[in-house]
Amino acid sequence: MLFSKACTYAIRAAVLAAAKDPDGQRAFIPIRELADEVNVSFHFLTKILRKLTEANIMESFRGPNGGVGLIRPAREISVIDIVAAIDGLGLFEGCALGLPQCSDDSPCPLHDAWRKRREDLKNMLTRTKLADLVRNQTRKAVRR
Amino acid sequence: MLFSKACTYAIRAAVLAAAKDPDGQRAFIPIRELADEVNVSFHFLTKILRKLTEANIMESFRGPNGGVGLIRPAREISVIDIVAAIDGLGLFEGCALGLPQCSDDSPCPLHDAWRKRREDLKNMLTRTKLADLVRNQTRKAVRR
DNA sequence: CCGTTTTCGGACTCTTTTGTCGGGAATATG
DNA sequence: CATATTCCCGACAAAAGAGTCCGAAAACGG
Repeated sequence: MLFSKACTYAIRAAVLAAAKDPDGQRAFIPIRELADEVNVSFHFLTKILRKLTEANIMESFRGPNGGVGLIRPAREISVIDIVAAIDGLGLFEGCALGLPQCSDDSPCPLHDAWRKRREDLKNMLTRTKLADLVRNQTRKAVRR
Repeated sequence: MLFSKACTYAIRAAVLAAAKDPDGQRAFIPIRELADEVNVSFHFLTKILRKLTEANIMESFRGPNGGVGLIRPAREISVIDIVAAIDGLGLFEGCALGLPQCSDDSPCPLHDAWRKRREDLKNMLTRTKLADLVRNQTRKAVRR
């Protein structure tokens, strides 16, 4: 898989949060509600989303009417931000064959072909904002 | 990581085997020798390469002067063949967000952008033959 | 036939990822 | 202040990935 499961849950939950707070008016959405729609256990999603709050992507509030919400407007949050917070950026940095000393100077056999594509992939994920994902999502397709 | 560690070891070992048998004259190379150069334990590489023989990519021979070797010439073996044998092709088939019902009909938010890139990646790995990797490898860069 | 070499095959351990659970802290409402 | 709600946090369990190890089987050379 390209992303870890935790990362895909995080992206789906963030997209849902963005969709549920269209005007950026800071409505806090209970994690339980997001978990139901992402179809992952409440506790597990809680653990994952804590990383997003630690990374200053979301903020949270306890108690009745509490929940989580995006700190910045959805059009300012890139998919890569979430990937970086959950999986890290190792995918876009390393050699495809896992060779430590592979570099532009002494490239491994796949070096150039992979570098081009991983940069393109990273650019795509940087360009793509949560707002874009909200826009072209069908409600159905975000649920499992 | 794009590939599992086992998969990167398999690719590196296969490239080495191709390099050591340039004329396709079916020299059997001891796994121990490959393991030293790939810098992975002999036993672990043995386990991995068995999958390549099961997949009819390599053949093996026991006893003195035994070892493993590519069944077909290196120019006829694609990198994707090895990836398929070790990691499977799940990376190139699934939805980037892990949504089971995501399809061309009801695409998830990342569907089109990812499909384009994963197909390009798959094509690249299909076009790239072991012989290509042998050609532009520096000996140094295949070792760890 | 015997000993050596080398793959085969499975059992086993260690680590990471995935997932579950329960108690505590914060917040709102009455 | 009491209670209900909701996130925080750490302990734990299960599954998968990574890696080790050992005995058995095949092949060769004397």
